[in-house]
Amino acid sequence: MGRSPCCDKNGLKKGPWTPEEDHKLIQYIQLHGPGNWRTLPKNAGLQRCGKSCRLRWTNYLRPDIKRGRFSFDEEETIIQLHSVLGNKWSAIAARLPGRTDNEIKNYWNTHIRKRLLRNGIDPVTHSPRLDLLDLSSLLNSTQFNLSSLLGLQALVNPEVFRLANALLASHNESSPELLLQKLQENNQLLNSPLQNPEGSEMLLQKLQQNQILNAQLQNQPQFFQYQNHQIQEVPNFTTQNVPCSSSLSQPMQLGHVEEPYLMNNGQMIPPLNYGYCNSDASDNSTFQTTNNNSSNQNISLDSVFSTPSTEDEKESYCSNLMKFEIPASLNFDDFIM
DNA sequence: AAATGTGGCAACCGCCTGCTA
DNA sequence: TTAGCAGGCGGTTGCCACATT
Repeated sequence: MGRSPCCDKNGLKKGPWTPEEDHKLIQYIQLHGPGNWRTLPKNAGLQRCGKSCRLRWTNYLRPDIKRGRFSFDEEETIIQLHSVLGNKWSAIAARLPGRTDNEIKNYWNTHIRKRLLRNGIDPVTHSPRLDLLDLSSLLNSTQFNLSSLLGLQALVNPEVFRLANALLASHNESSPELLLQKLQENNQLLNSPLQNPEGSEMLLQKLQQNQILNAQLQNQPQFFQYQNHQIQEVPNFTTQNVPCSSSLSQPMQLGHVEEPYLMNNGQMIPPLNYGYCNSDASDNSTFQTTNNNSSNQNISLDSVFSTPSTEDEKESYCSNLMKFEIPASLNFDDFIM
């Protein structure tokens, strides 16, 4: 059936709301309460569509709306919830008191999304994307070294780091073309929508192929080279031991899969697509490192990089969310020149 | 100082869902 | 069962302020 317009649009005003209109709407809702949006504009003396009134009220005029910058905690919550819920902005907003879906959506698109991309994270799947780091140019370069990777982004996702490492190994040894092809397949897989036209069986098959590829990558000897320094063999990075405050751990998620909420001390915890840590200010700039002997070692970023400004702190926030493990055998002194 | 580019955000559009008669 | 409707949602647009050239 055809859907009739919510109201007669002839003669109705569009565009930004004036203070007078806001006043009329607020007064009417204070008297009669929200609802009946179709009849509300007429009763309130507004030349507006009912939808427009509802949107104005829910997104801007509602008294319980929180204004101003998003806090670190809010930002972290949004990222975590988005990894589980996807673009369900209303569902995300329901877990952030005082924030509207529209506000969260805008904030995601203008701030968080870009930040994730800069960190080599696909903002749709929350999975690492090597192509975001322009690895083809790295592969084509005869002298790929860690500095170029660090130059792109000092704080990259662990899976990106690991895959880049494996790529280097393969580049030194045999067939980079094959690996590049596999990585492209990997990225296609990561980008494929939930309703994959190839069907779930094909999707599963691709996932298995991908797991095999990852296993092959992890079994290869791993080398890093930094400028003219000695090549160091380093253990494989893993994602299994990333969580900080939660006992929850999962391997990397491939593609977008609906996951149930997990509860931890009454707190909802999303699946971990990459390493999440609590936004505890006390460990804001701390890398957690692990070698194969499971001896953990914390390295303060303050001792590695320059003291962050306020804006830098903000910028590094997502990096903190993507806290990852660095093998203890990696010598950070080599990185500071 | 003017022109142009860019980012942020409020608002709109069209589709979907659930309720009701 | 179905048509009509209200409300909700996500994607997109367009305006405005600020930055850059």
